[in-house]
Amino acid sequence: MAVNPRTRTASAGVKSKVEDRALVDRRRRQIVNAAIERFGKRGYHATTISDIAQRAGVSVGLIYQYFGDKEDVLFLAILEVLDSYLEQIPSSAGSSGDPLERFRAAVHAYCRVIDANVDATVLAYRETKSLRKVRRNLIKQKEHETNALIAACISDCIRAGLFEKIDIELLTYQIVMFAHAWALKAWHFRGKMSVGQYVDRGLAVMLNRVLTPRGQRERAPLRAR
Amino acid sequence: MAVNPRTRTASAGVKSKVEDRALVDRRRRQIVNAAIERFGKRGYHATTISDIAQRAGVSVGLIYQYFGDKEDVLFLAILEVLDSYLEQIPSSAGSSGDPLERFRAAVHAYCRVIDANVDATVLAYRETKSLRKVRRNLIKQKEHETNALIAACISDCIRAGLFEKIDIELLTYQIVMFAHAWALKAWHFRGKMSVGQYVDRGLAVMLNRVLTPRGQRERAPLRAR
Amino acid sequence: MAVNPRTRTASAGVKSKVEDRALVDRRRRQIVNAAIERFGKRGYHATTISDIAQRAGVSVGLIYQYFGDKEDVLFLAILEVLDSYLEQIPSSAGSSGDPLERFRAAVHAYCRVIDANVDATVLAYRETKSLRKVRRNLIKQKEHETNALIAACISDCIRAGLFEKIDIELLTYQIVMFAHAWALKAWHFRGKMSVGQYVDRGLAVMLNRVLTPRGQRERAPLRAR
Amino acid sequence: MAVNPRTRTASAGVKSKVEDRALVDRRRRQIVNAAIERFGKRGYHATTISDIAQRAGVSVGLIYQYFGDKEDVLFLAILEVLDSYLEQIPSSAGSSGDPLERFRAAVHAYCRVIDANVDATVLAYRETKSLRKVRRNLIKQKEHETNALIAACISDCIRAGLFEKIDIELLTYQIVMFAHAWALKAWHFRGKMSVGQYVDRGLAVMLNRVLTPRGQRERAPLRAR
DNA sequence: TATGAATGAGTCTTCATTCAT
DNA sequence: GATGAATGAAGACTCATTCAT
Repeated sequence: MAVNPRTRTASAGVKSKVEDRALVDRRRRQIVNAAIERFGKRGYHATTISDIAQRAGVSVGLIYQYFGDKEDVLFLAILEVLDSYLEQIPSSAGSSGDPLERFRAAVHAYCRVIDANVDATVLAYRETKSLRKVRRNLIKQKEHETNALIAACISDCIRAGLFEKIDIELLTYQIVMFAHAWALKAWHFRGKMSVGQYVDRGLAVMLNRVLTPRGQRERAPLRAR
Repeated sequence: MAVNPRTRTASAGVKSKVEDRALVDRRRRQIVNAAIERFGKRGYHATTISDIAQRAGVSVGLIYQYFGDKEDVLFLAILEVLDSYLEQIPSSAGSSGDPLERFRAAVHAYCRVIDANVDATVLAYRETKSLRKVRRNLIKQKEHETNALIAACISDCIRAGLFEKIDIELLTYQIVMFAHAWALKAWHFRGKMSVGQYVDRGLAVMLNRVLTPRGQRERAPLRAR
Repeated sequence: MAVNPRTRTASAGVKSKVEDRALVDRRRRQIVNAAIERFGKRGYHATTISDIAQRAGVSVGLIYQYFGDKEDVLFLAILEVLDSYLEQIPSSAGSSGDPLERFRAAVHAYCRVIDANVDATVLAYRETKSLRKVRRNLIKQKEHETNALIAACISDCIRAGLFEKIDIELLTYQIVMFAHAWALKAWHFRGKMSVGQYVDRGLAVMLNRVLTPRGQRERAPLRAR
Repeated sequence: MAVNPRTRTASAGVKSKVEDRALVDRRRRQIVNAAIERFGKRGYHATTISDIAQRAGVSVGLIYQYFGDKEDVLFLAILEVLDSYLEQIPSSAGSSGDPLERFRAAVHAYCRVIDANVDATVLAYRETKSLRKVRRNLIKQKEHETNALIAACISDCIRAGLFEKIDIELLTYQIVMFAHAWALKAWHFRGKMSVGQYVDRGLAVMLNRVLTPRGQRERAPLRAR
């Protein structure tokens, strides 16, 4: 996962022994990128600091100049992944005037970002629990922000009369899980279709009705609940 | 997670030093239950064999009488979780003659099972990667079987003219991810609604059309892709 | 330093992973004896757990079954040294009816114990500061108890009219430092004389007057302070 | 501990990468003072070069311009402490014509110096063993010189007929240990009395007889040893 | 000369696994 | 069959020392 040169999230409480802000940013990026790769491939616990150091082409000691401990590395790694979503989705989604177009573009962008970072996405799922609570909450907060991007697109479509007045919260999660599934179930989808096809097929299912008019009628009691 | 007295999946290559089949089953169940609880709560790597032994009320040595190594325990634990889905979904789903009713019941059952085993479900997500490939594949196989239960319900609905002829594969995954989301995003949904409400709201979104007729028309180019 | 088979000071808050009290005592004694030797010879920080394990003829892991961490080992080691004083002084001092005889015997015993454990004594001096405060205080408490043994002998001598009514506190510390000096200044005294001679010469200086009658008279202003 | 501007002991084999003698002296003094403070407070091993650098207000690298390694710093630190005794005792002891007065003044001076440098004194006790043998011997030599100051005072008193012809060596060590005890047992004496009172009470015990005439008679066999 | 970032050997500590009882 | 004490390999982390600037 290529990391944007700009430091997106402030160190978020991770202490460095080096002062020089620019150097800290550069080194952290270098290390975090190596960590994302290793954590993504082998998991947090199975990856050693020495693995990361080797991958990053630095010494073990260096890592401890820029991170307090291994958990710090995981934390910034996950943060980095989520930040990259938050940044790339809007920028790839374009800004078409048509809300439906924007919605579709956003979902495509989301899934493309995930496609480019399957390991990293799985990492965020697997290892967030390895963080202490405060940090776990910060991560959830980030996820919320990403969700909000999608939710906004949905709202816009409703307001424009393109979407029915459906349950935004649920549809948002539907979309989010759909995007994540491309990473979480990569073993199933990869090879069968491209991301683009995946999204198209998914949107077709999600946006059109599944129930036939007949099914519709029988569905009544469900609504009554 | 209560484990069914019957051993559902043969030891699947896990070797035991004890002969007595019945004893092996009993002990393994005892240990696996403790393991699911511990792995679910603290993760695979953070849980020690000693933790599991204590929780199961047995000695450390005993575990090695019934399992070859720690990975074996994880393997049977995850298998157990998936087996319990495979067993409880059909049995709770009922066997209404109406396919739509059966579909709805199945989704409710699925989510209820997951609700009862949130930690275990997350466990399967987090730690499957810690298994060697052969076993990982066995796990995927199991998941396939669960998916097939859902897919069958969908097929039935289509055949009965209650569902449109939609993309079964995608809808199946939609449903599966929806069910898993109840565990994976527990921190979001828990407290906001009950499982029952979650399923009802979810089904409403999934089965009804999202696009308005106007949105429908604009959607055309999407199909063209 | 040979350690008495009886466990003298309860584990004092040091946690063991093994239950069997007798085994714990045996193992701790074995490890603490090795530690006293190594710490005494090379100092606390320069000694590795692996050193101690080797010297004790056990594995590194074993030490951590009986001690929480390295500091625990140091703590019990120092405690052991002080406990051995507290035990051996009275038992070697005899119980002559004559207070002066008992006093002399006690000082001889004290110095003989120290002579037998020079390294251990120096250890207690050097490394007590490496302990956390609570434990440092426990150590001081122990030292107080040893001092009390000497102070009691002095009191008895005064009560019996054999000693002048001098400053008990100061004389006690004089004696204690005298005994410790045999270890702390071993490089000076060793080889020049035996412990016995050291004590005799020391007592002669400490108990008899240094000032001549003429010096006495000039000393007056000092008293006036 | 304020260090005298004059470098008292030649570098004693400690190599510097810098030529300028005056600069070397100034830098070393600066660093050694910081080291004495840190070593005294936290011990040699627990103190890092970086700690010392910070305290001295210089960079880590600078220290290695003036010292070969960490042990060099410790060595010069301990030397500095002992040198400061050697210098301050005579200068504070005054030069009264009366030997007894000079003796008393010397003991007072000794204890006052130690009182001003309790941590440093304890440092010399704790960490001398961390030096290689050659240096340890140099340290002992220094201590000898200090002891000689006291011994000379005693000799003078004897020659002047103010002291009995007692065991000079033993009394010297008595005095030395008495002075050191003010640092080594600071936790006991501090708060109970001032240094001045400590010395007065100590001298009273050390110089006057402890044994009563009756005790004197019973003491006979002791002499016989 | 002075700096402080970089290095990596060395330590403590944990924990899966074994095996004598 | 069951126990739990013993083992030791492996990994996180520290810090003295170097060296390019």
